[in-house]
Amino acid sequence: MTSRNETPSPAAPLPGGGPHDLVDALAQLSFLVHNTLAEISGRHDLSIIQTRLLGVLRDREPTMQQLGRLLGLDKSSISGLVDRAQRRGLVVRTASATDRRSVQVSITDAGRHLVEQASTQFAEQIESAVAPLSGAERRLLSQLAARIVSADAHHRGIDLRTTTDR
Amino acid sequence: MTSRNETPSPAAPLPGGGPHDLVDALAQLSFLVHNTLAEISGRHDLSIIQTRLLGVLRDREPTMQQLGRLLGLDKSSISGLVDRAQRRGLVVRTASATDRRSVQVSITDAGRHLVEQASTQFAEQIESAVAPLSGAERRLLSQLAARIVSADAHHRGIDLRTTTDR
DNA sequence: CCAGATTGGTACGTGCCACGGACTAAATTA
DNA sequence: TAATTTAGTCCGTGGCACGTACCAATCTGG
Repeated sequence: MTSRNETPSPAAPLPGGGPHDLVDALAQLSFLVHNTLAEISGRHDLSIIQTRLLGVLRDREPTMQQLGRLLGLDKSSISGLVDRAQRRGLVVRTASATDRRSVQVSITDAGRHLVEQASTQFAEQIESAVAPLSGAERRLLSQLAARIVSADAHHRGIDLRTTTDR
Repeated sequence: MTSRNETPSPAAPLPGGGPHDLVDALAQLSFLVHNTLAEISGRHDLSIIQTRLLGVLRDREPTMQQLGRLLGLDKSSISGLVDRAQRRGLVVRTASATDRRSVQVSITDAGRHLVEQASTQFAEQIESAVAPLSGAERRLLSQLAARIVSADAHHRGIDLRTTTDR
């Protein structure tokens, strides 16, 4: 299925050695992680978005709309995404019991198997990429990353509530 | 130009609170950075790959083939990519002086202007995302990220030389 | 020097992904 | 009950990525 992206070079967005070291390093690290995910997904003939779809469905049975919010996609994009996954037997659509307009999307055993393999391999690969760091450094990195992510989520939450009515 | 991706939720690939904290945190951080780049690119009607293309061309005038290596894409993908950028006046193709088969791709003033704006905004946004960390923590993070990236690059280099003949 | 291989690019067809708009059906509300 | 809102699909458009086929230029070995 046109697996794409194998090992793109980082292609430094900002070669300047100035105070942008951090931005550069984060950009490149982010590419590394992203490419790893793409590569692992490709091994299983999945795109990143398909992998994310299955990942989301591991512990949820959302409607199309909820799926759209979870993945940050338009509902019309979700339709096709689920179509393709369903065609491959990775997910199924079930009619909602409460709302006859709605559809509940759930993962099949095949899909679960796939995503479990993929996420295991992903974890392995990231862990090996991170192996050059000491245990203490890894813990530190984990913490720093988590703080950035959670601060960002906070921000967005506040922004959404104050700038829009949803 | 169908700007896509605005604020996808992270959609944690591995919700398990076990020893995968690091993998999770890195995955989410990577999504954050990636989405930031997508958002900034979208503001200028660029895709991530277009932005990377322009970024690469800021200090290079590669042939199509070199471009392919730099971006990790097939030459046939580069053709279309450069086509679209050229159509918008962001890059130009020039015949190579030395090899009449080759084409040299270079950025135009318009393209340079665009990518400079985008990369400035990207840096600003990343810096603001990272603001909750102290100066020392930011330096540390930068170092850790850089080490991972460079170790990975090393690996790839060695692997390529030992597993394939190029 | 020239025939055959190699290299650099393009063109075309396929498929995924993403969007917006138009549409249907069901649910909610007024 | 009529009007509106909500859930999902379908269609058209366009970017992105691939593989294949192809052409032109270059390089190689006789």
